[in-house]
This record gives sequence, C-alpha cells and structure tokens, in this order.
Amino acid sequence: MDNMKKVGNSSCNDGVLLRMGLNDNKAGMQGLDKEKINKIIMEATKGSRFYENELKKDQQVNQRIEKMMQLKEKITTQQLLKAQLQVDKLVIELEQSRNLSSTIVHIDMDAFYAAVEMRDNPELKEKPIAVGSMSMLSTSNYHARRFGVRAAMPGFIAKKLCPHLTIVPLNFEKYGKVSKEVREILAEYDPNFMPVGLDEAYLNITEHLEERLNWPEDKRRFFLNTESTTEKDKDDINMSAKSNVGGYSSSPVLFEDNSPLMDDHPEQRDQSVENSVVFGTSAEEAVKEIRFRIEQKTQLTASAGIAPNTMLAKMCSDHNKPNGQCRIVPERQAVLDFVKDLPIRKVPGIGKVTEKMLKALGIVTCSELYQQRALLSVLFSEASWHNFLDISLGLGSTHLEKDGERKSMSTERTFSEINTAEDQYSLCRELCRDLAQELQKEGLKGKTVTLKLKNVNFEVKTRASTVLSSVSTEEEIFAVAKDLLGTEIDSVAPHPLRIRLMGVRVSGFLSEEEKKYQQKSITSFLKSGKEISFLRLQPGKSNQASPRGSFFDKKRAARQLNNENLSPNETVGKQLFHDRKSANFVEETKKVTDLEEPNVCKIFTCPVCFEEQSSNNLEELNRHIDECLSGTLVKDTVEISKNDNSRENTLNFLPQEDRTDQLAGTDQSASTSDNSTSNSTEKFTQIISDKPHRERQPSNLGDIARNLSMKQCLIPKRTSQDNEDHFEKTEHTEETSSSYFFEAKDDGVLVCPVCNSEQKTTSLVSFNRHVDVCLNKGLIQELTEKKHFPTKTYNTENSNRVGGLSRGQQCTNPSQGTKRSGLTTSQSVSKKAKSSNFKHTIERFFK
DNA sequence: CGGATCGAC
DNA sequence: CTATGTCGATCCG
Repeated sequence: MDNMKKVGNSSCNDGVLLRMGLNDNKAGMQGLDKEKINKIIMEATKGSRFYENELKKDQQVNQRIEKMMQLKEKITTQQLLKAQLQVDKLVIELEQSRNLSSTIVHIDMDAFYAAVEMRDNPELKEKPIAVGSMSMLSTSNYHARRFGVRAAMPGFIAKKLCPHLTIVPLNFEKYGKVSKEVREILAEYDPNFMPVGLDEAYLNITEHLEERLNWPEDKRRFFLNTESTTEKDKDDINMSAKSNVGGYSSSPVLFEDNSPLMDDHPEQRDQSVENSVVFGTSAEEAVKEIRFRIEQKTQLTASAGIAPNTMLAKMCSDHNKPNGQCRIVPERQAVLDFVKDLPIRKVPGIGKVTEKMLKALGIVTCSELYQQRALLSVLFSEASWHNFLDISLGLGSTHLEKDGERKSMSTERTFSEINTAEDQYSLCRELCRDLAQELQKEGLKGKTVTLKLKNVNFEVKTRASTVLSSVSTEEEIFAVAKDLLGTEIDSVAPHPLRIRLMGVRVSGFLSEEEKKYQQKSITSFLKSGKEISFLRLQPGKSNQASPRGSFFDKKRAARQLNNENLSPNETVGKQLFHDRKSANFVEETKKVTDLEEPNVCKIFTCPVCFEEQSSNNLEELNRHIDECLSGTLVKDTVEISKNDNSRENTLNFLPQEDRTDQLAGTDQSASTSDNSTSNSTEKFTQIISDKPHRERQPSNLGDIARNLSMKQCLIPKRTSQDNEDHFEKTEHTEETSSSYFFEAKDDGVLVCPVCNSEQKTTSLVSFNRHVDVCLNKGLIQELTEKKHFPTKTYNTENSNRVGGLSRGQQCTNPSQGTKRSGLTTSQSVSKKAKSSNFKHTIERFFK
C-alpha cells in the first residue's frame, strides 16, 4: 500500500491498485507479501485497455472528490452549526427509536464454491484453488488467498500470482443443491429467513429463542454424522467429526490446521449419549447448533454473526471468519463499542468509492463518521447522510423483509470483440430470445427495454426505450432493442462499433394486480359479445361527448384510409395486416366467445384492426390487440424520426394528423402544438417528448377501465383525506373474480364508474357485468375524455449536494420499522417501494 | 424517463 | 490471449 502512493500524485491516483490488489495483510508464510502481489498485478495490468479505463474511472471519482472539497470550502461555520442542530435532533429521535429486542443472525458459508469443490474432490484439499475461469474468478480458498488470489480477479492474473493455482470451473447446479441443504436447516430456526445469494442468509431467531428456553435437552441434542456421501471420504469425515466433538471448531474441508476460533467459552457438554452433543438455550448456543448441523450435513463450515439488527449481524459474521461466530449483545453500549473503531469499508453498502470520498474528509472509522455528521449532512444527499448516521449509531433493520416482486430481468454476455453490424444484430436477437424465455417462465412483461454495450475499451453505455404496451416475446423485445442498437451503430459510423459485451434488460413490469386485471378485462371485453356496437359508431354520431370522435373511430378511419398502403413485407416483430373489409365483429366475437370449447376451430379477429389472427392463442391475441391500440403507435413514431430504412423497420400507417391527435389526446391544450405545422418528424417527436404529461391514450382496454376506476374511486379518497394508506389498500384487491379494482364503499354500495349510478347488487360479479354493459353502450367517449387531476410532484431538488452515494440493498430495509417524522416527503416516499411504485403508476394515469 | 454509478454476491 | 453476470437503488439532467 505504501508503494502505491508513489504512483502518481497521492491525492489523485492511489486508488486503482488498491482496488485490484489487496488490502489484506493476512499474507501468510507460504504466500506472497503485499508488495510482491501488487507488483505482479501491476505488471499484468499496466498498459491494458482495462487498466486505462480503470484510470479513467478513478479520475472521475477524483473529480467528484474535488467537487466535494470545493463545496466544503464554502461552508460557513454558521451553516455548520445550523446543520449540527438539525442532525442532532434526528440523532435523538433515532436514539429513542433504537430497538434491541430482536435477535438477528447472519450466516455466511466460508469460501463457499471453493469449499464445495474441495469437498467433492479431495485432491484439491491441500492445494490453492479458485473457482471460475481464466477470465474471472468467483472465489478462492484460503490457501490461494495467501497469494493474493481473490474473488473478482481474472484467472490469468491469479495464475501469475500463484502458478500452482488450480482453477475449477463453476458448477452452479452443485452449489444450488448444497445451498438448499443448508436452507433446510435454517428454515427450522426461522421459516421466514432471508437468503442472500447461495451462500448467505439472515435469520430472525427471536421467536426461536423464546421457544427454545422451554425445550427439553433432547430437542437440542444432535448426533454426529458418521455416514458419508462417498466411500472415499468416509474416513476423513469420521476423523474430523470426532475431533470436533468438544469444540468442532475445525473444518474437515477447509482447515487442516485449525485454530479454535469459536470456542471462547467451552461449556460442559452432555455426552451421556454416545456421539451426541447438546446445545444450550442461549443465542450463541443456538447459532453454534446451526453451524454444527450445517457442517454435519454438508461438511462445510459457516461463519455467523448475532446482533440486534441486520447490519450489525452482517458485520459480526465477518469478524471471526472463517468458521467462527460473534455476537453483539443487545445493549446500546455494546453496539457502540463494536462500531467505534470499525473501518467504514466493513459496513455493507459502503464500497470503494464511498470509502475514498469519506477518506478525503478524513473519515475512516465509524466514530469519525459520527463526529463529522454535521458536515456530511451538508455535503451529501439526504439518503446518504441518513445512512451514514444509522451506521455510526449502529442502527439497522430489525426485521427481515420479504423481497418484493422483481423489478427487472436481464441477460448479458461478454465475448471477444464483435464489430460487424450483422453479428451484433444476431447476437442481440439471441439475447432477446434468451431473455424472452426467462420472462416467460415467470410470466412477466415489461414496458422498458434497455440495451447495454461495453466497447473494447471497457466503456459501458446503456440505452433504454419505454413503450406503451409491455413486451415479453423475443420479437417484441428485439423490435425495441434492435433500434437502440441501430442508433448506437449509427452514432459511431462510419467506424464500426467495437464491443466486448452486450446485454438486454426488460423492466417496468406490470404489477400482479395489473396483470390479472389486464387479462380479465380483455377477456370479459371480448366475451360481452352482444353489445359491441360502439365499435361501429359513425364519427359524428358518437354520443356528443367528444367533438373529435373516439379513439376507436380514429383507428378505424385510419385503417380504412390506409388500407391500400399496406404492404405485406413491412415488419419484423409485428403481425401482418391482411385487409378484411367485411369483418363483422359481432360474428367474430362469437367465435372468440366460443373459445373455451376445445377442438373447435377458432379464429380471432382483432377488434381494432379487424384482422383475422393467425394464432388461436388468447394471449397472442391480447398482445396483438394491445399493440394495435397503442404499441404500434409508439413504435411508429420512433421509426419515423429515425428515418432509416436500412434496418428491419416497421412502417407507419397513420396520417400525421391523426397520430398527433392521438398522442395529444383531446386535451384543449393540445392545440398549442399547432397541428397545421406538425408535418415534420421533428415536430412529431417533439410532441412526444415535450408533452409527456398530457393524457395519453390508454394503451388498452385494461388501462381504460383501470384509468376510470382510479379516477372515480381513488382520487376522492386521496384528495379528501390525503392519506397514502388508501393506495396500499387498493393494491391488495381481494382475490375475488372481480375484474375491476373497485371496492365497495363504506356503506357497501357499488357505484358504476361509467354511468355513475349506484348499483343495487353487492355482488362483484353482477356489478362487473353491469360495468361491461355500460362500457359497451357506446360510452367509450367518456373514457377518452380529458380530465385534469391535481398530481403531486415530489421535491427532488438536491442542488447543493455532492450526492451519489447509495446504500445498496440495505436501503430496502426500513430502519427499525419506526417512523422518522423528520423526513421530507421525497424521503418517506422511497421508504415503501411498493406503494411508491403504485402511486407512481396512478400518477401517470392522470398526467 | 434515461443514463450513469455504486454496491452486493 | 484473457478483467463476469444479475439485480436493486440512487442521483442527476
């Protein structure tokens, strides 16, 4: 580390090597010392494109630090004092809300992948090994670590550090099996335990400990496992198991030369029964029991931390690793003592960048973090300094949150340089295919597609596009991704795009509720066959509500207008449009209605474009309809503005004016966009980007009805009571057959959102039927009409801050489950991600 | 919303 | 030769 500072000027350039090398002074006798290791790494690294990029990233961090320091210079003592008062007010609150009543355990398998591989191949036991590949290692055993071989290091460099290193390829299937075995044990202590990856988990054993107090010895007695999975291992296991009876502090796999780390207070064990151990009732004993059982079952060791919250438990498990455990007793002073001299880097969520920034302020330990709390509150974003304050006070989440629904899914691949557009497109398609497959497994559809590219200089770029109708199939995703890719290719033209990685991500999933709702609404829409006459409304005859005619009318008109323009070879990801002028939707709908019957030849016809669908799959049909209603509209606009026919483009069928109307809706203010001059693509795209808040056309019938229901049912609640809880309530719509989000009012009376009349029935089924009928009565105009609702905008102003520090996953755990009344709105919003998302969705509907 | 970044495993 | 893959969160424009 000392020789590092000689590289470049110390204030600017001392981070790169530290990052790649070690900060680990455990180099043992047989290994290498730090200097040697860093030298070797440097020789293998310098001059590489990778290294150049590392330097560049480092400069960026240094600039951030510089910016921060400049800000710091401008702070007056006056400001600082004021901040001090504010922060200390929060400190008092936090202190008062400190909760020491939970017992949280963090279990961490030691060198997991490596340990599994060693277990299964005894030849590896004495050797330095790492798991991964020549290009990247996932983990290494402790022997290899003495040579500086560590996780996240490329194998070829590891080989230079340790020529005898054995690199074992990853075998996730195996690790998954072992992980499952471990989890079976953990579940006995906390059925709601929270796994983190394959090798870690948090447990809340508060309840277990209470029950455990009354348990008879027999329930706490465990027998040594003398059976082994394979014959060849048998002797080994027997040996180590026996030698472990008293302290079981050595691992049969990892540590031949054991050091009795964990048995600080050897207790009198009842060994009256042959080959058995009885564990006590304390938290320590319970956790020893867990580790003992893990080792007996898997021949692998784990480390553990016991503490009043997750953050402390995690840091605790690190304290005596490997194969050890550590407890912070539930006393304020014990917590503060533990935290006092702890380097901030040990704190989960504080990574190398944050460490470096804080170091620039002279902050290395947690107590320093506390001392500088006022300064930090001025320099950093609220989320960041709150986090810092929690850390320095030893506060963290005292309960385990079930991880919510996933928010994105992605796949990415690294490869040797690819620089031809053709290869890039086909690779992109392949990624989309893989991703689509995975999405399908979870039945997910998302609205945002993100393309990730890393060029051969390791510079990473992401490009995203959000479409109105959600995507899930290969073709749908690719249709979006290929455009993003095309834009990037164009952006460097005439040079080739030289990339080493490509990734595709889909996010912006429909919530469970939305999904259910969408499916049901479209089904019920199609099934209510008798009254779909509104689909054939004449433009003028449209129930006087809108002077412009309904959305459907326009679609229909546009379709007719463009009939002749349709060419059969337009698209990649879109169904072909075969003209079918004589479509009778009532009849067609009946066909749809028959769809439950098996073995009947079903032909679906899209109610929007009136095209017969080739697929007889309902989901396909729905997808198509969605696309007809909105998706194509969006894609079309993208295509237009790109003005490029060389790629697999979709064509645009709608007249310019028509599109403009639809995008702007029927809002009065839409006229400000001056239709008469809206012929250029610039104009058109500008409308899209400039007026994102004008009401959009609901993207499908589900959206239409949901939109309506929200207006009628949710907004009054919110404005009258201004209580966020109502939104959450609605989110938990019961699992009734209801296709709509409506809840009965307090007096139990349901009000139709369409005709606004109170309904006699309290049956949701009949109610829905009524709404269906109402909808079909030609009141569709209502749905597309503009209504303005006040929407709340959150203050995200942060101009004074350096910001940019995240807390990682800890952020999802509301600290202590207690309210912090001092927080601003924008803060408290992010607290509950779920409800926040939901609100966000609602807001979008009203913008 | 989109892009970049951080952080964790 | 040869420097991952996947996800969530945060911040900024």
